[in-house]
Amino acid sequence: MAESTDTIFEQFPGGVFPAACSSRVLLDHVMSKWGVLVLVSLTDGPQRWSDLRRRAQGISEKMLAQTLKTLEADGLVHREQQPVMPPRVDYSLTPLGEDLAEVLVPLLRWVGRNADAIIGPATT
Amino acid sequence: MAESTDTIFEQFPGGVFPAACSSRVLLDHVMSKWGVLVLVSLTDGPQRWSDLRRRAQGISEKMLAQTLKTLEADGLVHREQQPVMPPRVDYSLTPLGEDLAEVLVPLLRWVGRNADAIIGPATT
DNA sequence: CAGAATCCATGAGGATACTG
DNA sequence: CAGTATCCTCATGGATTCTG
Repeated sequence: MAESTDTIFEQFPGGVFPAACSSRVLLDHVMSKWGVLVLVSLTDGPQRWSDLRRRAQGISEKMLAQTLKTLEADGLVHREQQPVMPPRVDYSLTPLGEDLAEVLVPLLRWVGRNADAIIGPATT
Repeated sequence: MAESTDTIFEQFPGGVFPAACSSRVLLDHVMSKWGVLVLVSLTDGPQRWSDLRRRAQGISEKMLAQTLKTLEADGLVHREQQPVMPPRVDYSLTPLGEDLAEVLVPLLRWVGRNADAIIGPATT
């Protein structure tokens, strides 16, 4: 298993990404507290604003709006508004977003599998 | 490839992790700005404090200390101090940390591959 | 070298209220 | 329903100084 985990520095000889490069920016978007949850939530299929609020428990409207805008600007999330009253908007992963999800989900699974053992069943 | 990306909710029927559960806590540790960089940096082998500072460009001493402590408390990073003068301390991944790295590195690779196209070659 | 401790600024992020 | 706007708090995180 070593050949897939110890070669990442070949791509980034300058360190773990030079500071202030595009990788760092994208990393912050993708790895942000809410970005991860929104992206993974959307792997379940297109969802509406209120769905996402329910899925990503604890997210505020401000953060949801901000997160969705960032991910949309990055081309990871697609926003589809229907001009009806009351308004209806669906969010979904773009092909690029789905591609990202394929490497993101294994990480989330790992966290889910190990969280209780590492952190403890309840934070209290 | 669908069967591996659309079933994550089976494990977490309550949403994308209920708020304030152990998964959220661990997720924040692992996905934190500097946590990722330190963990991935250590996939390259054991490293000293000053190595890590150089690898994770832009990290402050405070953040490096804080990050390492969290990751060590989580059992992801091993700290080995040699009682010599001047002090020498080596950090490395624990088996658990290596396990995590195997799902983390593909994500980092993805970010490295797509960052320029998504964000733009220079943030300026 | 490998940190600990302190101070301080910024902005991430929450609560609330309002709108189309 | 799907947001926007505003205010405000507190924690992230940088800079600096000190120590074993």
